Amino acid sequence: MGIEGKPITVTKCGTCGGGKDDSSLCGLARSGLESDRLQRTHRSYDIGQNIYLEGDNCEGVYCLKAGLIAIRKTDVNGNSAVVRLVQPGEAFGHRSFLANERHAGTAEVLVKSKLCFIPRASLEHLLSQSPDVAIRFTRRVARDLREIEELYLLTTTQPVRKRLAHLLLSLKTRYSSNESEDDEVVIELPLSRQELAAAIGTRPETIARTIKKLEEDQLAFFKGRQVTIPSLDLLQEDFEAEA
Amino acid sequence: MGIEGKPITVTKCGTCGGGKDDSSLCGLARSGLESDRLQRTHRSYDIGQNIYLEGDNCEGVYCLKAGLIAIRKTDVNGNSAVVRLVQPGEAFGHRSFLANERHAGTAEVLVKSKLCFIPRASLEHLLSQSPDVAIRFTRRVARDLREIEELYLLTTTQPVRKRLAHLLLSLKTRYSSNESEDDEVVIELPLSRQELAAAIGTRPETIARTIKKLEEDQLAFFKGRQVTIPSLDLLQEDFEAEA
DNA sequence: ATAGAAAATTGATCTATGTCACGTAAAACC
DNA sequence: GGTTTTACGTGACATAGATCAATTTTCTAT
Repeated sequence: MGIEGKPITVTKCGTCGGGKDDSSLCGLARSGLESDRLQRTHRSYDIGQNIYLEGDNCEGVYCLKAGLIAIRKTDVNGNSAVVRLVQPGEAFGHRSFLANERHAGTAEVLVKSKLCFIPRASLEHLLSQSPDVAIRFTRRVARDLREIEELYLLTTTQPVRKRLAHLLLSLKTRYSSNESEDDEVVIELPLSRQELAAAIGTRPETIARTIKKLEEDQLAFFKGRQVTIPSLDLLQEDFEAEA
Repeated sequence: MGIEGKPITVTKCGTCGGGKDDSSLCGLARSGLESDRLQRTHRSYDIGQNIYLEGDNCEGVYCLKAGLIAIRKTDVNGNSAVVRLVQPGEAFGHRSFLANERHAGTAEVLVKSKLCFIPRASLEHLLSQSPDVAIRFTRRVARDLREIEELYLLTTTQPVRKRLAHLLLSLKTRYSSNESEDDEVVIELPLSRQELAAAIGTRPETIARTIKKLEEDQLAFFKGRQVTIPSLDLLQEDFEAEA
């Protein structure tokens, strides 16, 4: 499955980059006074490492600074599904922390990542002190819940083509480079074809074929990990199309 | 879709039946002193009514006393999926309340139901007063999140037959009547075939055929809504079987 | 640079499930 | 109680996607 990850650098976290919205752990925890008391360590992980495994005790909560993480769930027969992609600025591991349960999925590093880690004791302390931070955490999970309900609906009702289009559109924001005068966009995919397949609940072969169809329809062109989308509008339109 | 539901009886809630675990709202809110301050009203709803609709403002949180509720999400094209079945003792509507969002799904009454309702202001007050109740609510959503992740995995990786077996096994606890000396069980299904189909993300025709296969394999026998399972172990085994 | 391993693509099937159509049974309604 | 819906079952068929096997391409590591 992969190698158990280990921290490469351990330094004190000065200011955490991200915005102040509740997707970011730092946004969640930021609250003037408290943020000093919070123990935080920065860590780096390489591709293929696992930050934690399904079934592990939850030692704390993570916030992704850079890179890309997949949360994957596996059943007894070895079937698995990527339940969530964690993009920079987002927290992960907080579900288990809040539920007071073991981790329900494995956190896999898809792209060399930097993250900060807050040990559970420290965060527990913070939450007990500042109710408003606790409320923000609660909101975070409640929104996570809505998001996966949406993913569930998408996956059970839409064909692979639409799900792939949807994924591309969701990666666009963070991974698109040059957006020229028309709405052409070039995305540098942070995922392999295998990971693409896992992320939308299908097989690599099907991804290859679906890519070919998208190219035939001039909606997107794939060269390795570089995806050129001639018109975001057209792709969006295709995604939204009836039936 | 159905008729907007309206309360039939409105009385003060004395003691709420359920256990004290966190699945029950009353379990969640129960905390000696506070439970008196809590405004609660009992209501009854008939089959086909909707307790709230997707997009409605969240006016409060519900706890199901008796009956069965389905939470259904619908997309712009009218595709829908039942995201959760709410069984007696469980809370619903709390996600929207905690996220401070509009309802993300419609609550449909599948079986004549009794429930109690706590208006949001009253619950907000309670939560601000007693942090431990707030923590229990947070745990509740965090667990809901794990549960739907599990459903997502099940649905994306397992065929209809297994998903149906799984649903039967999960209904067993509450709806089985006589369990004889061997482990034969008779379940009185609280769902129609259509609802069965929606609950596991398939079509009524497929349900009919899957039922026939289960009967051929002597795993379960369906007469209307009455399901006879000769051996729970065999059904469980079939559900867990490789590939 | 070269060899070996892993990933991606492609073609050829196979199959589960969706769709459509029709008949029957059950339930709702007057 | 009879009529009109609505649900259910079943057959025939269509198809998206899985699976299997064979190449080819791309990475990795020496």
